[in-house]
Amino acid sequence: MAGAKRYHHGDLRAALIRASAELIAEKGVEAFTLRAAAQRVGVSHAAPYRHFKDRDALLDAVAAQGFAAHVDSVRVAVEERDDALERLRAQGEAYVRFAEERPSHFRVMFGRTSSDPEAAGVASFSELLARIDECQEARVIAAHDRLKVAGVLWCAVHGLAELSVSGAIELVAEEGLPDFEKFLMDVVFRGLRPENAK
Amino acid sequence: MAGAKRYHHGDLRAALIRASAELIAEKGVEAFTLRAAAQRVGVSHAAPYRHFKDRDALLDAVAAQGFAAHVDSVRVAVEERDDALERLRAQGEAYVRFAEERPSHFRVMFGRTSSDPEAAGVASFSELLARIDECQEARVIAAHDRLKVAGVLWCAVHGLAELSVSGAIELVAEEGLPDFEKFLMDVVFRGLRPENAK
DNA sequence: CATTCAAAGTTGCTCCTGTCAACATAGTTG
DNA sequence: CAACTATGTTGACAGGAGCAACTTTGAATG
Repeated sequence: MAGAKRYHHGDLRAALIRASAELIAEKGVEAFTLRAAAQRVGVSHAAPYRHFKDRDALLDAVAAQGFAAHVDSVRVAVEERDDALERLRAQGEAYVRFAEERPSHFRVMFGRTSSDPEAAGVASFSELLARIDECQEARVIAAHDRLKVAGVLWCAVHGLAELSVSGAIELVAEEGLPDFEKFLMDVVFRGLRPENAK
Repeated sequence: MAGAKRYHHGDLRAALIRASAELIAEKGVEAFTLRAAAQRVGVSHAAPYRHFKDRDALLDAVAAQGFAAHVDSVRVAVEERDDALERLRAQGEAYVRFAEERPSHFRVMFGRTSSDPEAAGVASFSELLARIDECQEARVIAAHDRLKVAGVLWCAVHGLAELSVSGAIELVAEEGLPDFEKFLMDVVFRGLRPENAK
């Protein structure tokens, strides 16, 4: 098991990532500090350097772990559905839900330059492409370039997630986020329907 | 004039905001430091405290100034057009362009919890509502709740801006961002057209 | 099994930053 | 011109990143 305590110490690397994620979830990214993470795990302030080049590297790891969790939750949501369009919608909903439930984590994932957002985001992106292929085969989405279609959906969903995290969405979603989210999806899919293709 | 040097010193408050924005544009938000801003303006490290409660307050001011510039550029873009739909599109393009041209500034505006994104973003949002009203009057957008329509457009455009800033958009916009942006807008507007209204 | 090694931690700096308090200056006002 | 207040300056302190030297401890090797 990776989680079991080894030697004198534990599985520091994983423990630090978890502790950092907790700290960030509790008090926000700005409050996160290498020393606080170390203390929470019960090691000295310099211990993290044995596992991470610097503070930023730890944050990158937290982001990576976030992407993994993200992909997982998206995958689960999709597996519960059958209909191609439903699956695609479910994926979008899961994306937004993740951001809502763990805003700070979401920020770490997308809000920094240092990390390579691609390496991590790619998994979730190819998942999206798969959904789109399903929909195009089922003729519920017009035969546009799949990459572009993916981009449109990503923009819509990511924009919603981002605005939701920043609180700005409240200006718009008076009747609740789920309601607005449905409207957003409806509009986009309407714009992507074969019958409406230009 | 606000820019003129007063007394022994200058218009510190404004100078600090400008200097900070420059620093951020040059080296990123993480590199920004109160002391560096003070030094760039030529005052002592504690001088900023006469004008800002703390580091975060300065960043808030930078964000606010960003929102102002943002609204300006959007307004200019709109004034150059006549057609209602064109105006709305131009507004979206200006939004994205701002993010591309000043990514770090954009991050400061939307990437922090501390500030009140509403107070500042509201101006740009009401501008958006005005555009939508024009389009609905011209019957080029269906008669949905204007707030929701605004939300949809905001999500799409903001999502694009955000993904563009984080570099993730490159996965999608192989033929260039303008090309993709056009596609995105096309899809959304198609979904909002009266003829396609459900 | 004793010896050696290297990985993983610990302590103790140094430097940089944010922030505060005490002091200094210069326009302002009576 | 004297007292006042807004605006700056200096100096100090605390907290955090990062580095170096020292220490443990599980493993590997003979």
